[in-house]
Order: sequence, then C-alpha cells, then structure tokens
Amino acid sequence: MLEYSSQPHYLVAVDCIVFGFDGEHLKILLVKRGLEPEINKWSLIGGFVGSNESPDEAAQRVLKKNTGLEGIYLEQLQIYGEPARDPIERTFSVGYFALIDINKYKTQLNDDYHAEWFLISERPKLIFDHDRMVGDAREKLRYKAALHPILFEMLPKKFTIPQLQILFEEVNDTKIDTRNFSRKISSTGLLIKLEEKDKSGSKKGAYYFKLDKKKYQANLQAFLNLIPNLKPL
Amino acid sequence: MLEYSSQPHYLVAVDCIVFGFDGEHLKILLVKRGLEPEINKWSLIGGFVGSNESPDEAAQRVLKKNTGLEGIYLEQLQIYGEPARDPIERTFSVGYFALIDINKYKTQLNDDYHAEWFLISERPKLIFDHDRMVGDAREKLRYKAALHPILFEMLPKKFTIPQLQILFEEVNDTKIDTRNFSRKISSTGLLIKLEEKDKSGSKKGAYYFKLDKKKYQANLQAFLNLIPNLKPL
DNA sequence: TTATTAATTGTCGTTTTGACATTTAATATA
DNA sequence: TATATTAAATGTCAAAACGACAATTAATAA
Repeated sequence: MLEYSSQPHYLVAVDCIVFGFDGEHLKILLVKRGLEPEINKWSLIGGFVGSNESPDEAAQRVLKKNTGLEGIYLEQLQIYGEPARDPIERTFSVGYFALIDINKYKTQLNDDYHAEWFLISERPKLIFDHDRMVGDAREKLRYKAALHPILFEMLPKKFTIPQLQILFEEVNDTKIDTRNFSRKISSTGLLIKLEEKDKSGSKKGAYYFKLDKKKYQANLQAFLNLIPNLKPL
Repeated sequence: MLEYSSQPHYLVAVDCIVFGFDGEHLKILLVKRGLEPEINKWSLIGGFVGSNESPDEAAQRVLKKNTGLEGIYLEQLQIYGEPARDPIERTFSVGYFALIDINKYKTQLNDDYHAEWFLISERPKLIFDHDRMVGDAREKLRYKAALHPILFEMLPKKFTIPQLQILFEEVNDTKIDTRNFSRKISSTGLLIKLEEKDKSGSKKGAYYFKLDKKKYQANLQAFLNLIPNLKPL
C-alpha cells in the first residue's frame, strides 16, 4: 500500500438539507450561492470543513453562519463523492438533513439573512448534485419519520393533533385517517395533553399537547410504525 | 465565503466492515495493516480514495484488492471525520458495510490473502476508530435486516429455513421461535421451495429454498418486520 | 335558538401477533 | 423388522393491532 504522502488530497464540504414546517406545508431552506462557480444560483446551505472541526461541527457552524440557527436537529445523510460533482475541483460533500420549526425562526431568517423557504415541489433548480441530495433527504426523512419520533423537531413546544397530522401527511404525501392517526399517536404514550386550547383553527378549538421528553428520548431509537401501507417513494 | 484555493485539503479513505455468515456464526473480516502507523495491527479493510473513483468504487476496489472479493453487497454506513482520528494526518474515512457468504469465498481467502474471519465477540482490538465503526455497522445491520431482506446476501443460493433462522438469531443476538419465524418468512412470499433437501444437518433433512429474485428486488426497499420486540442494541 | 365548523371519539370485522407442543420424515439402532 | 432417535415442519388460540367507516361534541357565529 502507498504512503500517506503520495496520496491525493481533496476538499471536504458539508451541505445541509433543511426541512421546515410552518403549520401547513413541508418546506426546504435554500440560499443563493455566494462564490464562483454558479454564483447567485440557488443552492443548499453548505461550506467547507475546517481543519479543526468534525463534519458534524462544520454543519452546525455553516448552518449558524448562514441562517443564525443554532442547536438544530442534524443528522448525517450520506457522502457525495463523484469525481466530477464539482466542476472546479474535486470536492467531497457530506450531506446532512436538518429539521426545524419555521415559525420559531421566521423573523430571524427574513431580517438578517437571505435564505428562503420553498415548497419542495416548487423549489428552483439547484446547483451541482444538490437536487439529488434533496431527493435522498426527502426519502430518508420519510423513512425515519415512519419509525422514529423525529417530526416533533419541526413543531413548536405546544402543538395540536391536527397540526401533527398535517405534518405527517406532508412528509408522507398522503392523506391519513383522523381516527386511526390519533389512536396510533395516543398509543405511543409520547404526548401529554395540556389544559389550553388552540382556538385559531376552529370555533371548538384543539387541545394543545406537549412531548413527554423522557419517553421521547427513550423512543428516539425505538421502533414505531405510524404510517400504514408505506411504499417506497 | 472563502475561495476554493485557500481551503485545506485532506485525505479521504474508505473502510469496509465485512460481515460474513458460515452457517453457524456471524463474523467479520479483518486484516493486518500493511503501513505505518500501527503496522501489523488488526484493522478493517481500507484504503485511500483515488483521483478518478467515487467512494463506492474505491470500496469495491479495496475489497477486491485485499480479499479477491468482487460484486459484493456494499452499503454506505457513514463518514468518520474527527480531526484527530488518524494520528499522522487528517483523514476522512467513509465506512461501508459488506455482506458475504463465507463459504463461497473460503478457499480464495485463505490461500491468496491474509484476511481472517473473527467472531464479532472475539475480535482483537482494532486501530484508530475502527472499533466504533464495527459497533455502528453492527447496529445498522440489525436495523436494516429487521426491515429489509438483505441477509440473503450472506447465504448460498440454496438455503434452508433453519439456516436462515440461525442467521437472524446471530444478527439479532436472540432466540427466535421456530413456528413464528417460518410463518413470517412464508408470508413475505420471497422464498421458493425446492424439491431437494439438505441432509447434512439431520436425518429428516431440511428443504432447500431459493430467493424469488423478482420479489426480492421489489422488496429491497419495502418494509418487512421480521423481528418481534426489537430493542436498540 | 339555531347554524356552522372543525375537533374528537367509537365500532366492527380482519389480520397479525406471540406464546405454546405435537407430528412428521428420515436414518440409526436394537 | 420394529423401534428409537433426531431435527424439521406445522397448528391453535387468545390478544392486540389494523384499517375502514360516521356520529358526536364543543365552541362561536348568525
């Protein structure tokens, strides 16, 4: 085997597929790229991995720098390393997907940064292989969300069952039966019903719930099965 | 944002966690490292990613070079990129896990190469962060195998239900009820019963089965649920 | 008082599950 | 030839989960 020194060296970057939910739709966050090539084209939020940080840390840093967001749910998707994926120079990119509650950061995003939310179906064409990354991330999000309670990351602390259901419907691109859905959600034991109601959506109002954080932590790695008849995207 | 040219460049490697099944036990394939540092210590099969190959291709190449194995089931695990994970120079490593039928390659391995199979519980200590990689791969293997029919990659073309069950028991480190297991396996519709029997294990003999390849391809991405009461490792 | 609107909840037949032991097919042995 | 042995294959049953389905409830508006 060859020595280290004779081996080629490469750039390593991270790219974040940031999914958000605004109470109605599943969206992704895009930015206009700030450097050549493809400057001013729409792109995922990304950046190079620095000398003293891990890819995970780089993703957190890049996300904060571009959007002000901190402490976001981040999960490694996969590495993208086709030799020609970046036309300037060979660059490996570690894909991450992030989950956030859009309303929580709305002002912050609009005022200080020029990142923009897009409906996934109406997003502009992205640079390089970023469209493929989005597709992969979408698939993985759906997969994980069917088995793990990660979608709560995209909701406010207090949320209603109808809100939760809409989110699941968006992620899975399907309609879910109200009765069966709430039965399944209840059976997880993850939710705590609050006294307060959300009156914004109806006259009757919907009860707020919050996460049982202890059970949430315990179930992050556990298996649920929230979506019936799940087929591949 | 900074220009490409001012960014640090790194080495990028691949490391393969090769799982194998010999009819009795789940094992992993290790080699004695051939370069400094840590020369002659036990290690995963790995190598640097060349200029004109993707990480996937590099993994296939490295696997072939070190073991003679070709066309093996390979799946990306995750990237390992802690700044100090390699003491000589910063190196990113893309972890892959591979699945093979040990008996199919037995002679080839022993004669031509000095790779060695180890029971997972009895493996030697590995270099760098390779022990963590093995742990992660083991977890992911169990996770995937509970939902996708990938374990067939570790069996010969003709196999028996008892063999299959032993493999599932090894992967999940648990005993499975024979009756419930064969019912579940049957209900997947993935197996085709052959006339021939395997007489090596008993007087009565166990019928051979083969995969229904069409259904196998269709179900690779579909959801199964073969292991009851699955808990995190 | 009534109409309206969305939230909430219940039933029922079917399927799947998990826990359990017996029967069967072939060879070895008495 | 009959019997013992061994592992493979299979059946039952009660409980739980599932999916399809519509009626009731709580609050405000008219």
